[in-house]
Amino acid sequence: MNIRHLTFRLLQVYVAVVASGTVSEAARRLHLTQPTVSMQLKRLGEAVGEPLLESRQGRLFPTEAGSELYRASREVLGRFDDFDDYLSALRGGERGRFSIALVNTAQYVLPRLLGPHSRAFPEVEVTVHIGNRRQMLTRFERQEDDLYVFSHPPSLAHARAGRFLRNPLVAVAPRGHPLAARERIDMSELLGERMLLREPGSATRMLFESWLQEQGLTLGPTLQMASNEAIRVGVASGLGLAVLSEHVLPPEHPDIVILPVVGLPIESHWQFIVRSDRRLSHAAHGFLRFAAGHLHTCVEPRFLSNELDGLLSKLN
Amino acid sequence: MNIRHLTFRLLQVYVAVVASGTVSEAARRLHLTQPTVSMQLKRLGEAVGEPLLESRQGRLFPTEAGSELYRASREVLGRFDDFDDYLSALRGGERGRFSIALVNTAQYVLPRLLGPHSRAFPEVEVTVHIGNRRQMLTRFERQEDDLYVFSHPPSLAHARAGRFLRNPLVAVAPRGHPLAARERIDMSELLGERMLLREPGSATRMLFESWLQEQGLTLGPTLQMASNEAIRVGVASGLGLAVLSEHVLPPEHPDIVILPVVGLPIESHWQFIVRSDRRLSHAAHGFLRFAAGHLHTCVEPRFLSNELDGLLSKLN
DNA sequence: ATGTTATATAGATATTTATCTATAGGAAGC
DNA sequence: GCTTCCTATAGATAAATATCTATATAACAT
Repeated sequence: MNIRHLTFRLLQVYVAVVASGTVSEAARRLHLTQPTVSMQLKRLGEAVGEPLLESRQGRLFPTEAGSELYRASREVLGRFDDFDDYLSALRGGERGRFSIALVNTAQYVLPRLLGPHSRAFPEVEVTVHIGNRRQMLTRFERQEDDLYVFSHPPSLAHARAGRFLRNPLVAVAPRGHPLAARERIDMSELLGERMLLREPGSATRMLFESWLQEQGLTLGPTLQMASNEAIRVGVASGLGLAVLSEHVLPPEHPDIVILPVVGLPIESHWQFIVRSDRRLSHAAHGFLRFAAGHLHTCVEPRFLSNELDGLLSKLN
Repeated sequence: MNIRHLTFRLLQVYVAVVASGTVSEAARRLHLTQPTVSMQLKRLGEAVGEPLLESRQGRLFPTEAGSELYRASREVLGRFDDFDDYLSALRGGERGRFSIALVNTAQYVLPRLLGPHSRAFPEVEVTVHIGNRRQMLTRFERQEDDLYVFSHPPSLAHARAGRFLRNPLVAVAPRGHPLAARERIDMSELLGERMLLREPGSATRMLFESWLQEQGLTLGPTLQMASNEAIRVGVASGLGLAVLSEHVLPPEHPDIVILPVVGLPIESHWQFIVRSDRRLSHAAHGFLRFAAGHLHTCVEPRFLSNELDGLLSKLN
């Protein structure tokens, strides 16, 4: 059998003929003329190299080889129907996979979106990468992920961004700290205290430092810890003060207080970033749609800042 | 996805590309040029309506949709490989079906061939029809079977024939019959006896009657029985005499003797008949080959008369 | 026998396909 | 930055395919 000239169309026609038992009827069903179907059958028979049909009592019946071809054709066409279904699911964002890269701090919030999404779309596989801003920038350069979450986007030359959440940075001190009782504090008053800082490359540190620079201030003694958690616990235990994303604090934080420093909180927004030079996977697109629609049910209203519809409209 | 323009060839090319990871390498393997393969990929991608491959680290990797297409393609191509195997088996006569029509008398012998054949080719389904000559002629006219066994072929206009077995007709009497002791009997001496005859339409009867006519003889009293078995038992019980195929007698037949009538046995030969205006099924062809090769191990040498090679050569 | 219906063949044509060579564009390696 | 290997595009062409209309042939039913 010569498979080279075998077309799916040919199999469709053949199946129609076997199913209807006559060439003419099959032609009607396929919206073709009878000679067309006859020709196709002839070609198919030649490709197979074996008679496929024989007429008895005015109907066409498949020969031995013809029956097997019919079976094979049905299976094969069915397989491609399945493939078609698979494609629709992919396109609808109901299945597939995407990967998302988060700066550390965002990991306190993103699960609130990812959880409901994966419950709604259990067939979608999500890979989450977490690291500090610098590491995420590298991933972005290398185009390693479908989605990125930054508070300050990288150069937007190859990217589109959409804000979705406020990310205020606040100054924190241990409960009972002398400044904790004050109603209004000037940042300069904190500079004598030891400050706990994230590592260079962290977005939180970058934001804090550029804010300090704007204010013309310089830090006193510091201690560097490459983890928000470590810093939070450090502050609680009196190791020093810190400027942290408010999201890092648990809902109840009896051992930590937010200091009413003038000029704080430093306002920033997390945003979803997608590369504009890379086709966004259907699954990632589906997640963005999901986020746009469900964000308000997943996060506290005071952090809400949903500009994802704008991003989505740019993606279509 | 548009299945209309999907070719098996296209899938083969696609599979080669995914398997080798580069277009150029696939082109080499397929003995095509690289642009050809690129074009095919492009067409395939358009038919599917979704990007199929993406290049990372200098190799091409299938996308989500591409992976599924790869799976589907492998399955589908595999299914048609199986179909190909099926075809070879059909063509080799190793599987399939055929039907064979036998005149009554041949049923004593044909199982000796059909048994070993079906042991050698268990996947071949055989249908056997048995009846008298007239009934078999009707089946022949209607082209109802692949093979026919006659002693005298019908008009050979639409048929090819090949002898394979002697079928001598002998006169039989019950042991102890007055003529049973004689060394030489003239047929005319039997005419007073009651003769047991098969029904009109039987080949045995036809042969016997035309032989009688040649000899210018006319039968005396007769009794008609539409079965060789009934006649054999009738003769054994003294109901009369008969002229029967020697094959009808069991190897040991203590209650029946063959009379040495001058001019007997009437020599005839069974032959396989195939219609020349109808394609012989591979399975039937395979059976004829089997018969040609194994006949000598299946029947007693004295009956052997194998001219099937001549028939086979005419069929190729 | 004689219409009727189904199938096959012939002739025609626009479209598509397979395939090449030549060349341009890109990415990876040194 | 240059070279090399890979891929994509363009241009060209012979072949094949899909499809039609018109007609011949075969099979069936009355």
